[in-house]
Amino acid sequence: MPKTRNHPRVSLSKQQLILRHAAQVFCEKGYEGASIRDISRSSGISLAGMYYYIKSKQELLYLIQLFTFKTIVARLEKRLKGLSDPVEKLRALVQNHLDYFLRHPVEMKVLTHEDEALEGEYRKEVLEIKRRYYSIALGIFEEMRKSGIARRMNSRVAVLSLFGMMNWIHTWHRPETDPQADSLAETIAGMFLHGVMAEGREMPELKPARVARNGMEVAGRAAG
Amino acid sequence: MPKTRNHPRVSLSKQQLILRHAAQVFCEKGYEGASIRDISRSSGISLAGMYYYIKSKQELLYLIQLFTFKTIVARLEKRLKGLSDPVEKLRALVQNHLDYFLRHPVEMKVLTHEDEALEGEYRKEVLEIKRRYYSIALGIFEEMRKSGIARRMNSRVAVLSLFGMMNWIHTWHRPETDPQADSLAETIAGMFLHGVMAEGREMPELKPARVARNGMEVAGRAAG
DNA sequence: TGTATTTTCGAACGAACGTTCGACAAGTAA
DNA sequence: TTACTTGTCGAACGTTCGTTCGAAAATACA
Repeated sequence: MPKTRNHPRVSLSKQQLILRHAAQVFCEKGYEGASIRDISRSSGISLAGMYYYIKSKQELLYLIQLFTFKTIVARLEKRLKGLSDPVEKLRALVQNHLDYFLRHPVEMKVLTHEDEALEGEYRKEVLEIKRRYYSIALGIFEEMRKSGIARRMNSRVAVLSLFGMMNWIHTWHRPETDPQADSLAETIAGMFLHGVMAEGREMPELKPARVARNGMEVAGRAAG
Repeated sequence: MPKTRNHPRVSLSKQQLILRHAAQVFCEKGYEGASIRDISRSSGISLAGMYYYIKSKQELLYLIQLFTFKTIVARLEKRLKGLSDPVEKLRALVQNHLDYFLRHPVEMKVLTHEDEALEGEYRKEVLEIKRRYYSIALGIFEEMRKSGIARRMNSRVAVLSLFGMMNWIHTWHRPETDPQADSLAETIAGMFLHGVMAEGREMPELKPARVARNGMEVAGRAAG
């Protein structure tokens, strides 16, 4: 005898609901500044009830960071599959990062801002994915170096500066007035590519086959 | 009857000593994660004794951030006085920022990482200096735009990306293996300048008059 | 010397913290 | 019905938090 819809709209598991609210609260007050009581109040689940779905406060942060990182890396690897030109790969990385960044600003801030809050095994696991992500970027840059597109410079500094440009965005970006992901990705990828380009070299524009997908803002005009 | 040296080495005020230890503890555990007891233990002053020198935990953070910001802005303004070329000004800004950054990594991490921890009047005052700092950088970039050195692009995004590159350093820089301030400043200033440079334009090298002060690392070699 | 001022701190305050426990309601299967 | 599982939560545990208070100790000045 199935009752007709006892639960109005519980399409996603309660744990995911908790994770969403936890990310919001961590984003606003920081991991240490946030209390389980805050998250309990925000998600509408009693304080004790929280512990039916999560093991500890640390695990909350861990799950948020793990899921966010895994998603962004998985999407990147998918995007990179079809590409061979390192410049296109780098553009894809920036586009992917900023696209996710601006679509999930809360989770991304928790990921970048609370990267020292985890301890022990939790920390190690997240660090492992982070390293994988970094080494993908470093690999792309090394390709650019080998093919002579990028000039000779400290690859580590170059790549981490790129991450700096991207991850710093959460400190200043206002969605109402600042450029959106596509435009932002082009500006930053453009800055980086021109920035590391070997002297006397022309930066190749986007391949004709893919040229349709971007537009607006930011002059590409070749000043004379 | 002066006792011969009752205090072995107390050349700096106790409040400054507290501030130094506070910065260290805030750096390691974050503002919310750090307790006054931690700072008390670290500085060797009793818990209650702390409150003879400081009004509250918030004031501790405020004084650290205020002093750090004021120092870095004051030094920058001094450096900029003798310069007129915007490219040189920008190099000076990066050099100044990274020089202070790597000489005072603890304070700079507290400055950049705990920028949302302050509240009320404290927050407003620090924000004001931060805005002044940003507007100096933006002004320099606008000069570069007007003189045709930088290409047409979103100035805000460009300048904040530069700050991103610089402020992100605290998340990855290891003094033992990574480049020091001078070299790092050149790499990053170079990346930024090439990154925003108008197409078809040669980036001017450092003026001959000032050329002696920098060296090593990073190819300036004008390929061609 | 004695008196006033500055500096130090043990002890405690109330509040908030992360986490646990046991009770209890609701749903399922016999 | 009974027995068992799943979900929920009020109440409390012990600990730590920022801050205060009053009394000592140290110093300075007469």
